Amino acid sequence: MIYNDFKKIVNISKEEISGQILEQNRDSIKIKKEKRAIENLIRIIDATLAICSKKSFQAMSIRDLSAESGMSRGALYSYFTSKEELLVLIQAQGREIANRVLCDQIAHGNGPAEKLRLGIKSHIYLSEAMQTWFYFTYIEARNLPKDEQKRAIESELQTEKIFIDIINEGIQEKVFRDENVVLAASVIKAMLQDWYLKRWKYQNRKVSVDDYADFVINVVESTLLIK
Amino acid sequence: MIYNDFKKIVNISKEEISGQILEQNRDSIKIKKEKRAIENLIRIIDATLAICSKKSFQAMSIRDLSAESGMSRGALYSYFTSKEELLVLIQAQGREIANRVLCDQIAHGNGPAEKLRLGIKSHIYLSEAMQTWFYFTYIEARNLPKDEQKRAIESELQTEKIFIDIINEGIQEKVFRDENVVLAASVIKAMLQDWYLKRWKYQNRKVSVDDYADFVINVVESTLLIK
DNA sequence: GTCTATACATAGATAGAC
DNA sequence: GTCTATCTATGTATAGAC
Repeated sequence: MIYNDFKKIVNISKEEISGQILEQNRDSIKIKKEKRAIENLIRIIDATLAICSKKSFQAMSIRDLSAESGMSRGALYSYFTSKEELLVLIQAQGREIANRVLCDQIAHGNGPAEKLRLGIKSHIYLSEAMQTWFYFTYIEARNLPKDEQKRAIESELQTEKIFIDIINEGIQEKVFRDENVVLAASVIKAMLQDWYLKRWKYQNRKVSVDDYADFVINVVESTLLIK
Repeated sequence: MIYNDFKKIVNISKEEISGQILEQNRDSIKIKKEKRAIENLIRIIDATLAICSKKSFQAMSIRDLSAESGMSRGALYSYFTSKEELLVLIQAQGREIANRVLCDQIAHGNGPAEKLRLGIKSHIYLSEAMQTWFYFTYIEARNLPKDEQKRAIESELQTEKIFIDIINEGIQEKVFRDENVVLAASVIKAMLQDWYLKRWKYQNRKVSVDDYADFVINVVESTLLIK
């Protein structure tokens, strides 16, 4: 698997996202023409993510968003009923696409050792292709309303569950050491998240996606793999 | 080293903090009587950290802070000249104490292998004893003014440098494998941060400080240590 | 030193013209 | 569908009494 191939998959999926958003929010989105609606949703989301890579969602005003997206404040409110709804909408959709792509990728793996490598690599590739999205989802999760916060946590735990299952499989097949599975999955997740949370650091140091992924795989295999 | 001993060290330092804040902000803090000033600074900081464990600093209004601290809005402005200054003040002081305690602890270690274990354990203990502080410093760093943001990044890199130096020492003494040192330090930092960023998770799962620290040490030693 | 009252700015959201 | 103009709420910060 090469990063560029991966990027294409994500871009295709990215086009679907706005379609899904539209479907799932037919009640609050007032625009009738589908094509126009999707185009503008993409503009709005891109603008939001661009602004929020520099300041927080709270700090972004609707006026900011209007300037960045090139749409008027009035027009924006045809696509969501409140600023909070915009936050929820972006987050929910981001989680969905991420989860889908990740599951698809891992299904290709043969045996726990390969699945584990594939899971790590896919996640890092995915968060690279969707960096602003991942960063936004992580950092703004706490500003969600309570019920959506719950969904965000479930999603986080579900991703972790993918790794828990792979590791358990490996232990049963005697290819992995019998370590604390839950903690192992947790620290894997921590290392995966660092890639998109500390982008500035890795970029400055010219660490490539593959450098990082290979290193994480090395750490995880040193801990788990029976030689 | 036991966690409870560690907590005492931190608590002592915590008393110093407000004294330092007072000294370093003599121009903007209008209260003359030292004792009163320190007492109220502690009230203000505690209230801020308590509120900001639930919502963002931006989302916290001065009215919120007034209610939580039991001081009037007018009185609060005798301790800082703007809300942003309060943010800077808390962050700067948090960084300083954390850095000092960590350096003190590591100095006690003999040889790179022990230093590495000590560094990991101290950091996790420290972030446990000062959890709200660490969380706040991490999550609100992006809302700092540009120049303070730079200081926060420097501080982050300095902590990492501690681990880089230890690992380099270990490689030279042939007790550690010759891995990519910078990446090794980065993922160690990532695992350390997870402890205070995902507190809810570890608490729910009843993972203790020592469980976590021991596991991280296990992962790191599996990767680095030559048997 | 601390309070109450208030000025002033900015933000979210909507109404109605085009 | 999109724009401009505007209403209203909320928030920061200060002035002046106690």
